[in-house]
Amino acid sequence: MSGLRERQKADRHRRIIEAAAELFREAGYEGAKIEAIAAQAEVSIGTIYNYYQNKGDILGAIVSLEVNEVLNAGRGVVDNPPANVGDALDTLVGIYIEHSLHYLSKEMWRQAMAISTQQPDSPFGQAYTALDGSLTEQISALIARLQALGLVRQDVDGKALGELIFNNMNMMFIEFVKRDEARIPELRSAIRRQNRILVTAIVV
Amino acid sequence: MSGLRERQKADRHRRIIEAAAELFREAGYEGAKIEAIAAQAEVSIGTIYNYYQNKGDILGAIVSLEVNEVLNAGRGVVDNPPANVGDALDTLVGIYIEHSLHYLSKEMWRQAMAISTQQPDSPFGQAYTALDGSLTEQISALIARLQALGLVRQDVDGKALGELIFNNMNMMFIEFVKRDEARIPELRSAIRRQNRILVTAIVV
DNA sequence: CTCAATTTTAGAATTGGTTCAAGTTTTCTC
DNA sequence: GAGAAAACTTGAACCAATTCTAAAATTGAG
Repeated sequence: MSGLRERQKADRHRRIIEAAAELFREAGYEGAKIEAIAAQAEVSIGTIYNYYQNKGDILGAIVSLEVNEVLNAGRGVVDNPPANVGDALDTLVGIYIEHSLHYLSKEMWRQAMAISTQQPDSPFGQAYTALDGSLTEQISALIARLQALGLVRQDVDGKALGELIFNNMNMMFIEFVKRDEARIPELRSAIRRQNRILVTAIVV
Repeated sequence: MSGLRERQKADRHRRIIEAAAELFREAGYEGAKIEAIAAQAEVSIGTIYNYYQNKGDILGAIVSLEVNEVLNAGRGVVDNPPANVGDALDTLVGIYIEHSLHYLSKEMWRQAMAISTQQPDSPFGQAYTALDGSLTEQISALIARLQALGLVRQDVDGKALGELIFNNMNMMFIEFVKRDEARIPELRSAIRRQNRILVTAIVV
């Protein structure tokens, strides 16, 4: 089943994503006109809408790639966490945050977040919510791992704690991308300060 | 300085907000055409753009009214909190959540949140961030009050704790408005469960 | 009352995302 | 390898927000 059509389709997908990623970064999300993306990808406007429901979904595809990389990177920390609860959390949070601005600009994040709340039932909206869920689960998995290692009390509600940590971090990240002048080190130390309260509550 | 002109201006503001609020609720944000809002408010399209920079700012003005009401309602709890830390938090959270859907539909919230992240520097974007800040401060004020009453440990970092609680609640609220079928009781109990972890960490 | 400044108005023009009817290309069948 | 069906591509047309323009209305000062 890998006829010409399949190959061309995959190739067009790739070209559209690459063109969009480049233009989004250069001109910003709004500045990157569909017409320009189509021209750069060497397809017609109609083809773009054949592949993606709307402009937001193109950005969504790019964001998904990015977040999946972050999830992969996080796996390393969960498998082999620092032997200190605070450091373990900080390391995982650090990976999420540092990675996140590697391919996506703050402006792209703002748009992506906005679209995911605006159209929660669109393909991207659902994918974004699922990605948030995966990140939350990964944090919960870290908690579980730390419990298994005897570093966190057994009676801690891991699921609720994972949600709490993710929700707080995510909200901080949202505020962070809203302010262009905000810097990563300050973001991380603010989150560390907030998590400290939790850490004291859960260490054995 | 309260000439006829001033009064008429205030009146047009009010008519625009009322018309928009009604149409947003009836037809949804996108469904409410500027033309229709103008007609219902008995002003011209140009006048609307003279009063508000764009459609989002109209929604922003409505949201601001709403959140300020919520802040007022919250003041009562801060001044006179239940004598149990968990209940105190739950009561305040409850007021925020229950009030929030009084005038604004979930769809209006989604749009408002999206716009505030999309355009953080617009008048509404800044106002929204400021409102979030006020809510956070109010939660911190409650913590301080509980400390003063001897219900919360003195060495607790009230500011960080307030942020943590607000960020988590806000994120939960965002997810809540993203799903039309989500219900308030479940939202509140999920937040209660998350806050329980914090409560155990901070009660004397 | 009159005039100048300000505001409102209607509507035309612009803009950019999205849709759609018509035309092409690829695949399948014999 | 010819013809038909299916899938895909195309770009012109559509729609609603926003901007712009020139005329009309309103107000406050003198």
